[in-house]
Amino acid sequence: MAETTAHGTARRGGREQRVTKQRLAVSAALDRLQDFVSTQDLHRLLHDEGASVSLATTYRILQSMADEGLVDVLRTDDGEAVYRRCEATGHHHHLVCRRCGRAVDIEAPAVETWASHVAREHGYTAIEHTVEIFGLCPECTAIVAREAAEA
Amino acid sequence: MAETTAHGTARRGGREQRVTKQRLAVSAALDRLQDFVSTQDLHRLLHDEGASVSLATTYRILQSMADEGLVDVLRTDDGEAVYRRCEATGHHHHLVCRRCGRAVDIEAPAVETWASHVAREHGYTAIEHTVEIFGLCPECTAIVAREAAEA
DNA sequence: TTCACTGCAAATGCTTTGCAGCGCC
DNA sequence: GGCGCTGCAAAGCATTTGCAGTGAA
Repeated sequence: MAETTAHGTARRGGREQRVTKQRLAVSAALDRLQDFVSTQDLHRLLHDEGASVSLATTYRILQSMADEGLVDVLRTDDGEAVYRRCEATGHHHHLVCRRCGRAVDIEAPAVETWASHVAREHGYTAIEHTVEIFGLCPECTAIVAREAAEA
Repeated sequence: MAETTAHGTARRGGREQRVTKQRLAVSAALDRLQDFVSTQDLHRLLHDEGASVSLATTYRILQSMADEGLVDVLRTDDGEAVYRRCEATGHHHHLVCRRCGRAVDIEAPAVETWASHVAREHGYTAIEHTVEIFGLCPECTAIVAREAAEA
């Protein structure tokens, strides 16, 4: 569906993609973060550091980057979309901290084959799957433990 | 968090749960369906067959049933919550038709151990995970194929 | 100059909530 | 009878969109 050129500049169906300061700001922020962030959070972040990107534009840019496969999208428990630029380029999964959003890329070939095997077994076609692991990262584990001790 | 009695009647933290005709209607509808449905869809369904359950109540009942573990909850790609009564009672996953919502319960002990192993390896704690497989069920595969042929 | 990109604000659509009346236990 | 449950309508929120101005190529 979406193609990406060697330099990260992307195009969709031949339509050009202009390099604006808003797009650069969003891209830079994503590079700097190693966490999954919601559009609202990212917009607040950009706004706080003085970048002029409107909320609507943040939504548009993030959505377009997701379409182009430049960022990974996830849904939090309450249905909010969160985005993250990943090292891994192809299909992969994540181990995500549910407190701070920090994530680790996970490859799991065995799970892939298992999924397609199970699906085919039941006659399902056009298979896709989602596998995400949520937990508390080491740091957040410590913080939560400390808070529990104080209480 | 939530406990369930032997007869499906449930209680939370000692607070009682009354058996109303709305709750029975929702429960019956879920039993009849073998598919994941959104609150909006379920409400439309109930309304069309004459049951008098308001949308707000449908939301409240479904949410409470999810809290009690009486139904499984999933999020569609666009963040909408969908519910389903499952045969399997404990932790399990699903093979879901993305067109009609029909689902098959999946058990995958190997995936469970893999997930907790990976998480621990990275120092993550309080682990949970989601594994869902989406595709087209046999019937929908046929329908889609026919539509493609006609076009 | 052109046309994609932006900002702003209004509009969506799902979900939640306040409140008064109803009905299960 | 008491109190949880309902319905209705009014919020709440994340996300989308129409439109006119702006700026990248």
